[in-house]
Amino acid sequence: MDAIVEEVRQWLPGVEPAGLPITGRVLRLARYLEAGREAVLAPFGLTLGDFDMMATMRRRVAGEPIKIRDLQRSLMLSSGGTTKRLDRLETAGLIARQPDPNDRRGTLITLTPAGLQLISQAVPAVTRHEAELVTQVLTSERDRAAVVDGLRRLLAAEEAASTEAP
Amino acid sequence: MDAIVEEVRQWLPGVEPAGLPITGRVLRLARYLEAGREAVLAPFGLTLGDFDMMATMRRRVAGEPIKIRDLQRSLMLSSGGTTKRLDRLETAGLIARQPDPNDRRGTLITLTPAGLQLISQAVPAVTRHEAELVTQVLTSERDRAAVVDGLRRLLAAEEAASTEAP
DNA sequence: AGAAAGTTTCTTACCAGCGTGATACTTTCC
DNA sequence: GGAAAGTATCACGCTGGTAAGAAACTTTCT
Repeated sequence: MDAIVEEVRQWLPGVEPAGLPITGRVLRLARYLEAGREAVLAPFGLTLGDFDMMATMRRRVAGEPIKIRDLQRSLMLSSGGTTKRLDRLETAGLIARQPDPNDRRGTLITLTPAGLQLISQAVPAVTRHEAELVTQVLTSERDRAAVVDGLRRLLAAEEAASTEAP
Repeated sequence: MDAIVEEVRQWLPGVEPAGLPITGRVLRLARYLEAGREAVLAPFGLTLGDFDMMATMRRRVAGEPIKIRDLQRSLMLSSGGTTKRLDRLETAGLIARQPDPNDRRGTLITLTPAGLQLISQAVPAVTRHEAELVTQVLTSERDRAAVVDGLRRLLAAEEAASTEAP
């Protein structure tokens, strides 16, 4: 990666690649992390997309139903993609649709008991797996905090940019 | 994101989510960065996958041909997916296949003049776009270096793990 | 040396996931 | 009451993965 940055620097003398060392690594690291999560989730019969969706629902206190629209936004998914994922999970018996009593256009989603049980096992598995990776490499709390702080700021900027744009 | 971590901490008292603040943000940030690159690349008629592939080829000095196998590994792509991407780019006249004189199973890939010209415009566009984002948020070189250092170590661990496992 | 077995390289169906655009229905606003 | 906006679903297309196969290279055994 450093080699790539150096190569771009020589190739484009006018363009300072101040972002590439970070963005290139974030993108590549994400690929590895996704592969790792997939490996951890496979024994549960879950794909990465299913996991994200169910974990988002689990975050609701006490099985509070969630609007499809909220799920969609939170997962950065299209409406069509959301419907398909929900179809899969519903067929698998992990979530349930119910009409929204306050808005007859909408639908509310809840985790079924089976879904709640499954995600309650899958989240700790992923958490443990990634804690192991990170603590092994960034052993000091200080190192981790530095990375977290930078990432937090970058992410905040992106989220701000995406919400301000109509 | 901090809220998510805190929630997991309370939900799972036994599991220390030391990795999540980093991995969760990396995954999410990657989604935004991909969307950003797609937006920058759209005017060039390139998808993210095409860009990655051509940028990898561009890195070869002086149009030195590259083996398909090397491309595939470098892009973390399946063999079938590699063939398809190459088919698209070849149809578009951006790359060319030629038989490998040293190994008659293999095929070598080169950028055509048109492909070279296109990627030579696309890479600076992406670089500039991301430099802007990063320098705006992480203004000091020290801040950027801290993030880069952490990411570099995490990525090195993943790469090592993926090559050691045959 | 040379044949047999195994490995690597690339391609070809076929399948699953997601985005796009059209559609039907509800709500909101004037 | 009617126009405009919001919500969910469906049909279709594109992209990538998986599994199978054909051709070429490598290793092993006699």
